[in-house]
Amino acid sequence: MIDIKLLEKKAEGGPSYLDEYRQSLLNRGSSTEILDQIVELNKRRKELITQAEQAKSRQNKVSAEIAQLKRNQQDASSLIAEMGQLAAEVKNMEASAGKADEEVQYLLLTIPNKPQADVPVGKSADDNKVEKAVGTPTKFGFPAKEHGDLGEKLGILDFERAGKVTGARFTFLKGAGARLERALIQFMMDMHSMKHGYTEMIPPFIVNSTSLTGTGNFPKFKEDVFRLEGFDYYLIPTAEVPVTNYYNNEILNESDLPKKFCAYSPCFRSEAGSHGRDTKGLIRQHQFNKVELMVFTHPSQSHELHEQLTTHAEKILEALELPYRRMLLCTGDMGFGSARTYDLEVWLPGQSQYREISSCSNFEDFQARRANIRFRPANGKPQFLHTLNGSGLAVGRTLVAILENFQREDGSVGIPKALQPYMGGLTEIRPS
RNA sequence: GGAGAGGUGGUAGAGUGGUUGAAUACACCAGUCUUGAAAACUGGCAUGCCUUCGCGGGCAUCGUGGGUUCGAAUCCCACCCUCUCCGCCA
Repeated sequence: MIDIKLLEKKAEGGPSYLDEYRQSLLNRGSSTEILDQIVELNKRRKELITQAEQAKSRQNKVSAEIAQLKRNQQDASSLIAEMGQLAAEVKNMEASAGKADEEVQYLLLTIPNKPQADVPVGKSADDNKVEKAVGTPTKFGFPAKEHGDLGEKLGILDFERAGKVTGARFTFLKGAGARLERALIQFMMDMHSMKHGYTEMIPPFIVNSTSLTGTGNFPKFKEDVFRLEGFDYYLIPTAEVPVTNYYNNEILNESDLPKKFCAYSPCFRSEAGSHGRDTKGLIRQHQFNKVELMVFTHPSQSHELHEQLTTHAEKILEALELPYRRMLLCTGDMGFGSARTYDLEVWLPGQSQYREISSCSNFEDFQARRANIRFRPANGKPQFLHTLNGSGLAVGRTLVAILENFQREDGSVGIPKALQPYMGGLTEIRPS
């Protein structure tokens, strides 16, 4: 959520915030009418509030007089009669002021964050900027297979039966496949908690709608999450939701910042609107495991810590010897709440392309304002902190990357050295 | 699921219809004292919104949402959460 007060500030010299924000909406490829709508509605909201408050002020004043009269055992019946009328009026005025307030609030919740100034302007993923590439794309002297084929032949992935048991976009991991997934989770959590200074967390996998509004998933992207019938409960699309809301409505001590968490959770996504995309294999499932990095930071440190967090995710890829590149997303490809996002893309020889395996974003105060998470500066009013998060990494896609990058001509798959201790010393997966 | 207790400021904890935004303590900040610190003493110390160039003024907030009343932290209703006992359960 953006600060509505900034929209009203007059420009001094440079472009006003309103103009800047209008431009940033255009850069994202969204329409800007909503801004004028908000400004207009807000004007009305203020008028109504002023009106209602004046009436209430009078009401309070007279009530005090009545109290005084009663204390002196004098007659107050005429004042009380008058107030009966005013009370009804106040109720109406409050109702319309409240409604206007809700309208403004709702509109504010539906507009995206403003990208940082140096984020490249662009329309689609094609306009993202390659920041760096690490490792060289794996090449084989034989035709590379896709992970789905490899996994089924090895007997470690079973899409077929998952379709029977649940439906499309689900999988059974089996034998060494299940073990590999488990090893990856353990490996990632260990690295982040022991080497990178994050406190580990296993959050609730179900959250309420307030939490989803706090992170920015609601109200705009309701259709992307699974709802539990009969409850205001939702399966989390990412651990970002419960972990960000861990501190909602709280004021943290400035000296306690930054707070760094790494969280394991399964993630559930309805994938509404992606019918026909990545229908084969593990790339786009309704359920997948992820280790998430999450930082609550002082605004002055958020940029630096965002770089650092991204590096922490990269360390996992490097330890697993997986070739990847870091992309700075352009305005048109960024997520709704983000001010700056790096995607890490891992090389998949089976598909001969890089695929997203991590997304690291700086939300600045966008989520903090929605979720009301503040810190108290040494000598001052509480202010919104900044939130950062990134995948460290998407576990399912990491498994994909290992299968494809460590495959051999005979269909067996090697295990990266760093992971072997987590696999009980297993060095390769062969058909069982 | 049944019975009971409770949710008040950063924390603990008073307050059962009328100057209660809320006693008190702790924490925190500033000052005095001190070589410095501690202690002691003095003062300050909620958040959001509306209004004002500013000083300031106003409104709201005692789990959430409704209701009663001229007036609600206080009374009524619903919901949420926490705790205790019983039942059930990994």
